[in-house]
Amino acid sequence: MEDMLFDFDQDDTTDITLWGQVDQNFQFQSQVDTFLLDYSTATGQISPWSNFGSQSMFPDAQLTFTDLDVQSPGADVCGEGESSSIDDPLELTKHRARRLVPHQPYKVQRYAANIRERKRMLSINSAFEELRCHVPTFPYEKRLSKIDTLRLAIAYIALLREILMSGCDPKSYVDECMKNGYKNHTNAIWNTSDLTARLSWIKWD
DNA sequence: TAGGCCATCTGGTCCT
DNA sequence: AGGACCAGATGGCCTA
Repeated sequence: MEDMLFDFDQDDTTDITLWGQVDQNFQFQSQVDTFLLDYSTATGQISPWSNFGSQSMFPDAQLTFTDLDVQSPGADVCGEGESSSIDDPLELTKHRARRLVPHQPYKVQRYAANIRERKRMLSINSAFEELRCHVPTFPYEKRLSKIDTLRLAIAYIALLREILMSGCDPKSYVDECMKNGYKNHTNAIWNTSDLTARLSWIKWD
């Protein structure tokens, strides 16, 4: 018997670029998921393998997923020294996808849940990206982590509220903070210099 | 090399 | 029942 591997990467173009990096894993994974979800939508099945042994989408294919019989999908992600034998990220993702395809009913449900969870996390991450665009950062600053994004946003909102309450001109308020120190009443991790220095880059007019 | 950050998988819980 | 949400576990990548 032989493992079956679907070639989803016929289009080699890399159309997902984030912070200067092309995430081939993400691209391939998205293709896999899109394929599976589209198929489930069209046929009512969660995956082409969900009716394993009867009306398979690929009736001639002999599928072997012996790894899954022994380990959970999560546990097998880096099983049997794969990380040392596969260097190419795209090949690694293909390898994982091949090994993660379930055929038992529970595993099919679990696999579908994993896809939904990934999509949910993607939506959360896109919200973080949006939030990063709204918090003050230095032009040369590296990408904020999620936790730093949240903390900076909290501090930023607190400062904006104080500016509103003060009725002062925003720029002069920030200048004053730079000179005298920002009287931060919140417990935000981001301190005076962190926030006001960033705000000094903002064009207020 | 250790630590931080992240993606992913997973099982439990809650909600519709 | 199935999906959404959540938190823990795990492993990979990157940087100081």
